[in-house]
Amino acid sequence: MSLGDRQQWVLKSVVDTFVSTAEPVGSKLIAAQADSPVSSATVRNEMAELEAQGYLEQPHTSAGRVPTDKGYREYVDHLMNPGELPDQEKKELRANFEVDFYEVKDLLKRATTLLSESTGYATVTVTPTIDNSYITQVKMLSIEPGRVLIVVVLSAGVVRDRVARISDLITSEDLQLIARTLEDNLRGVKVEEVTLVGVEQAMSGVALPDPALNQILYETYVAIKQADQLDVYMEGVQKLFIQPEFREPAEVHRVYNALQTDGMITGYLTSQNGIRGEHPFMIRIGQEIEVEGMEACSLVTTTYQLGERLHGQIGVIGPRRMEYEKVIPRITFIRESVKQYYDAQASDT
Amino acid sequence: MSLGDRQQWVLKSVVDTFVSTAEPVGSKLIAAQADSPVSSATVRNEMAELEAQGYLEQPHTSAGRVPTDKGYREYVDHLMNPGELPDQEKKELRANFEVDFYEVKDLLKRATTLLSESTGYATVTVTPTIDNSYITQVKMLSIEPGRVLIVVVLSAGVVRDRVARISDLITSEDLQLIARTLEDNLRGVKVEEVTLVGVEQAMSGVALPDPALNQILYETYVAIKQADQLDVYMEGVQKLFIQPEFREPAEVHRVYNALQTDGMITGYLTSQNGIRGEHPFMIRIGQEIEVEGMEACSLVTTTYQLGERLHGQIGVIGPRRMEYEKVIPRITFIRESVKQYYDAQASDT
DNA sequence: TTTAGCACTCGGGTATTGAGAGTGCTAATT
DNA sequence: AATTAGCACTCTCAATACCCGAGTGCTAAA
Repeated sequence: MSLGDRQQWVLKSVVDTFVSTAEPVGSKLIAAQADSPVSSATVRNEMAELEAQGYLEQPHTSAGRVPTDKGYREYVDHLMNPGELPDQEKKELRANFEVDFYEVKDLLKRATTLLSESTGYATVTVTPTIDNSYITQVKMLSIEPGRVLIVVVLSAGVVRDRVARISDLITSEDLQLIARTLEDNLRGVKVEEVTLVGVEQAMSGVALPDPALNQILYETYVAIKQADQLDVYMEGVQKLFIQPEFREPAEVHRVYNALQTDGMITGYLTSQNGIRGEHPFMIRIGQEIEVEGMEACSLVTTTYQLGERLHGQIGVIGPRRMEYEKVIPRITFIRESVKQYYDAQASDT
Repeated sequence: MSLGDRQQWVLKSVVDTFVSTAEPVGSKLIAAQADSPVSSATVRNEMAELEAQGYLEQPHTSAGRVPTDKGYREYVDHLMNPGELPDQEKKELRANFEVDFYEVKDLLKRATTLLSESTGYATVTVTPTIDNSYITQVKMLSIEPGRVLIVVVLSAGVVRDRVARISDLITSEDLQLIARTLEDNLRGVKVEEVTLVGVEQAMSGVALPDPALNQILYETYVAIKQADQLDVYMEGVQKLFIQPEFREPAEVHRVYNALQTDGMITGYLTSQNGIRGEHPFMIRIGQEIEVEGMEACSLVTTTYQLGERLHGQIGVIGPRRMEYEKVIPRITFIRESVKQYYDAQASDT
């Protein structure tokens, strides 16, 4: 059973008002709005109906109404219209983007910060993963006796390296041989298909002291696998804490715990991989976030794309009472900007 | 004017009690302690004297006393005896340390986490800087046309590298030449003395298209300077928020802001560089931390050493009412463990 | 179908009060 | 002279009672 036009209007008004005031909203307030065509009594009736259908609830009798998760859901799905970001703000954001960044992670950190400043909520970014990446080069550079820099180059020009400690029985020439052999045998192999055994097989037939060789193969394996490591950047978490819903320090503690728990957010964000429909966002409201401790929050996330192959997630964390209409255009703009700046850097020479 | 024995005893009792209860402590409570030789009236007199001298204060008349910053200072300087960490807990900590770590940063992250879990407070670690590091090698590895991996090896075997985008007019042979020339001219130069002009001078006389060369020199310069970049790891910040002193969300916000403000903590921790006296700790209490917003906190920091040349800071952040006697042995143990594990890894082959 | 009117409910603010903890001072005790 | 018991005093905090007002649901009129 769907909502009538007026019910939709009332629901939208309630959400809009509650979002900005954080106080339960009463029928008078809605009826007093400029564009209200009806009296408070009518609004009361509609509100009662909306409550019966589970879109609104009363904290207690004789208080105003507050949206439920279902109410917010209806709001974000059908009622709000996010609109465009004003040119003025676009300009400001661009101006703040335009600083030199040395690495992709600097770009992403900046995006995270800007999104947080622009929306006034906490933001979180997961570093990109690579679609179907495969190995293109394996190099080894002797640092000093017993230490080597292992460099693995993946498709799309992604480089992973690590300094490894190895037997100092292995000479610089040995390293060259090992690297070349590995490269010949591993070139084109997908990263997710690399196994330690696979690496070892690639080297079968090379005559070298066994424990020393195994060690260096293991280190190489680790270097390759490192590519899968995801980093997470968070910004503006403190902005959550001044929201009235977090008046209780215990609540702050719950949320902060949930946010800090390793992998919680990462796992959750990456799980939305591949959402690229008409609405490229995922909005999760309250209980819909199936993470212990996050019930009082909402999460607006989207997938950003860097070049052809890299993509990651960026999201906004706020109270359920989030200014969705404000967040959507901003996260969109940041998502697009990240791609633009990355692609620009990747193409200029 | 120094404190009498009994005053010291009273002050220590007050601090110990307040640390564990967070409630203003009254004379009765002190007098009721097992080893108390005196009556509450005597304690009252001593407390009045301690208050007059600024070691204690009353939140209000007819409340117990609470230590002032000065009181805590006296406590940590002269009254407490931290003792040794029980073998049982040492064993547990060691067991938790003994997981494979791939890189120094993994070791440090683990140390940060363990220290936080062990003490129950927030911890912060600054990645190590290098004493008098100088350049020993400069290598360049062509990744694909237009992209190069610049590797700079510093003394003590520290490696910094970065992928740079360069003109694709530069051939692999050019890179070899550039790298060799740079290495010859920069070898032995201290990192802090490297300037962009210096790098450019090192290359004067090499015939290459000018803008392309300048670009690669700039990138190399950046790679070298990157070595100075400090990372900060924090753990267990949420543990602060359940302390009774942070009942006010505004207070939570203040502290969190101070902690997140970029460079605040880093700068503060590194400023204690070179403290290596009899007491290798720095304890800063309340106002003594000259950071806006941290007045309600105490900071116990120490310098850890990795090998000969690397050192950084690790610290515990808690309320002023911190269990100093508990924190000191734990931070000591972690500091030593970090060194041990690092040195062990560095020496085993 | 909408709205005005009205009785009712209930949370939250304010004022009052009493209990209890703790103090400082004085006088008694060692 | 130092310590302690005793006591009056102060002040916070919790509990209680109270009232105000916002908001509701219902009914009857428009």
